[in-house]
Amino acid sequence: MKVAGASGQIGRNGFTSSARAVFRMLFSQGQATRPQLCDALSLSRPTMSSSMAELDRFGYVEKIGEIQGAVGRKAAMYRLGENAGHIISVDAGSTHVRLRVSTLDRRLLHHRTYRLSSSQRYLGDEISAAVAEEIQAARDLTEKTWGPLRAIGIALPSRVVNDDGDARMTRQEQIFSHFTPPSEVPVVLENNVNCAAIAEHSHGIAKGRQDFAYVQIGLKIGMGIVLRGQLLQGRNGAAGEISHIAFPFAPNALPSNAAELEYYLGSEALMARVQQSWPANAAAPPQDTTQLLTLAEGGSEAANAAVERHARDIGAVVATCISIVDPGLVVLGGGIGTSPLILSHVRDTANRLSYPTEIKSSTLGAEATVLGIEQLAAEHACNLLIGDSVE
Amino acid sequence: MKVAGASGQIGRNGFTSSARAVFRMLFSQGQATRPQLCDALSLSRPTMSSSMAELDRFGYVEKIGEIQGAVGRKAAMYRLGENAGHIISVDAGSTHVRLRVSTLDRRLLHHRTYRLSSSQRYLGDEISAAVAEEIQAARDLTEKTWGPLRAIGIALPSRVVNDDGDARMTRQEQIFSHFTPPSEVPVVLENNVNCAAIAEHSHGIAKGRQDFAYVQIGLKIGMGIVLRGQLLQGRNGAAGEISHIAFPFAPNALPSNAAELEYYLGSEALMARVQQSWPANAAAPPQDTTQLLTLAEGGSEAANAAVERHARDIGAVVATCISIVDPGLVVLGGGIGTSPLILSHVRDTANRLSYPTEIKSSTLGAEATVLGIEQLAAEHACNLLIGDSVE
DNA sequence: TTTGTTTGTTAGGCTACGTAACATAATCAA
DNA sequence: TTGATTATGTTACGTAGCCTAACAAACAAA
Repeated sequence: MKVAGASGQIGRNGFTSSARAVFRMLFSQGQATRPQLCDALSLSRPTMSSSMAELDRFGYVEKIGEIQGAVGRKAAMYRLGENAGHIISVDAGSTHVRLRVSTLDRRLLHHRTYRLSSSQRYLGDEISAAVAEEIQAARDLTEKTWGPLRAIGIALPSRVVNDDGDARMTRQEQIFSHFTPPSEVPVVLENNVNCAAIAEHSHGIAKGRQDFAYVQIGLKIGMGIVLRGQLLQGRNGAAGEISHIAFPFAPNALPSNAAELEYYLGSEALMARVQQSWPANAAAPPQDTTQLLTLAEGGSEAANAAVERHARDIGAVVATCISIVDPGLVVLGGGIGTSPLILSHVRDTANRLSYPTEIKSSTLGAEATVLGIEQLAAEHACNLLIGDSVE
Repeated sequence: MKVAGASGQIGRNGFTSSARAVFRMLFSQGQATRPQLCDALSLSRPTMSSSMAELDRFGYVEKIGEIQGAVGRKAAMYRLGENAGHIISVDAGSTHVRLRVSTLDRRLLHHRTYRLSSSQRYLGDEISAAVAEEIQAARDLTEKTWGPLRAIGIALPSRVVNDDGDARMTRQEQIFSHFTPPSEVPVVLENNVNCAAIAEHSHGIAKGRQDFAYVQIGLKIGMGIVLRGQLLQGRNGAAGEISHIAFPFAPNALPSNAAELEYYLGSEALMARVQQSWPANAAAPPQDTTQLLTLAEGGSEAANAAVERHARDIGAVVATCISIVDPGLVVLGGGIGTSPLILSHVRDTANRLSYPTEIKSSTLGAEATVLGIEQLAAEHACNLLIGDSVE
């Protein structure tokens, strides 16, 4: 994750630590009653009173109702208030630009999907221009109940490097070719596959898991790794960039272009191989992966063989990952990764080659990436606002 | 890391948080004056006074002298006191059992190396018996200035699994076949390669680095990964168990026995290959890796070819690791890993295949593993004693 | 209406820090 | 030697941020 633009001071901003804890709880839980917060944070009711008063003075919390228990007085329900503000999250994808405006506690205020005129293999001018336009449009219709804009998050189809890493050979700066972020708002950048992994952690099938790996199998194959609840970035932002996996028994089989593996296991190369080796006496070959999977489910032997072969290759990559980080859970995502056929073959291969590991399919769909960058941008905004980050 | 035996309560043991901070500082720094501690921990002098008094009441600190600055009154120098106690650390290796007795701040009190009668490929009875004997001997000569025994740490040539992982197929329990730990002392277990990695972090060439990978090339090849300053364990204690790395381009080349890779890149298999392919017209083939390296340095073409081939294989493994975790630094250890010849070839291969990464040789030598388990056992003891662990 | 229960506030105390001021112990310049 | 200066450590005291105890308020059930 890289943060550009306004940085602001992190840390104890005059709030008591209990007030910060309450804010953080509402940030992560969305809403809660005072007694719930007291229990969860082990705070006394008087302390809760003063914490709420503190946060309320800044408009950082608001009461949204009351809840009646079995007996006794009603409990007041709270959530983050207007002045906690909002964030804009953008998935700058290869075919779509998806945008969400949401509160820090991820309540959706506005959303929009813009389809690019053509599929972009790399981050370039068209994506940057579309992002600039969509963000401007969203900012123009800002309603005053949204409060201040706290952060802009953008998920990029590119490696994203921290300031101390090696930023050469990255296209991350391309996003700013047509998009100039407002100077007072921090911009959070992260790779799109990493964002999808984060979404699996916060909203998806990996919820509550400390460690897991996410493998996205789409146009390219990519991996996002979450360890101890945090995204693994890598020194060069290259953690999970599995293009360079190598096998010492077969050094001569190394692809000449080191990045080739990403595409070899992607949908285009797969379909090219399928079409080339499609039996002449069979029906017309499938045109895309959806058709391939339909044929396979329908019982086509050729399709099943192709799917199985592909799944085994992916299983070998997954086994390699397990061998190195042993995450305990691997989530498969992307167009092909969510297919049950693929899942079972990957599972078989990986568990045969490696240590016992749960392997599951993602259930989040196309929104995963935006949800992930939204989570990261919200966390960043929260840290700037009240500090005391979990780290 | 697995902890067996007495567990004790972690957490705030009646000490103020500043007292705990002071203890932790002396734990990590070894010794410091009051003003140094005040500066480092941002505490006032009165608070330092009361913290020291608190710790002194339990004998957890002791004054060891005074230091005179340019002008002004002398500053009192402190370190951990007798009652902080001591730990016993054991490297239960395949050829030696190395034992260190040290204070929590790693001052060496006693040490001993016992050579096993034969090289043990697996953790078994002989190692367990030797460990039992050495630990008993060390405990027998305990001097009363050592204070109480706080922990026993043992580095094992085996996978080590947490309680929630899958403990089948591990030999870790073998260590207890002839060794019964005293019931009141916690026993810390960790894999020996992971221990060596820890040692690189606390004493060696990776000091001060948050992220790095350590690759040990000896009888077997093994990897230990440190991320955000902490050892990566893996769900099954299998992080860095690179036996199952696979390459999707060559699925048929997968070894039938999945653990084979560890030995393929180890010294025995290497020497077998070298001897088999040694040119008939050349001088006698080398008998071990030391001879091989000497020949290579002396200019032998056959030796150089073998070394280079081996280093390239290792470089491919290193590149795979970099592709997945992108650690920014890889440290090579073990008998072969510290050779400059190997280093340069591994460096070339890895950096050609993967992202820019520093690759260095370990400088710690045979003591690395004991030093690592000592570090882990000391940290565990420190956590039990005063809590507030960094996590 | 009464009774018991839960929620929120008020009053008051305690603890772990801080600052201010002083006591102590050293160097340095005259 | 004798102050002047400076750094260290202690004493006195204030304060923030939590707590418990007690009470007031708001509810359901008897």
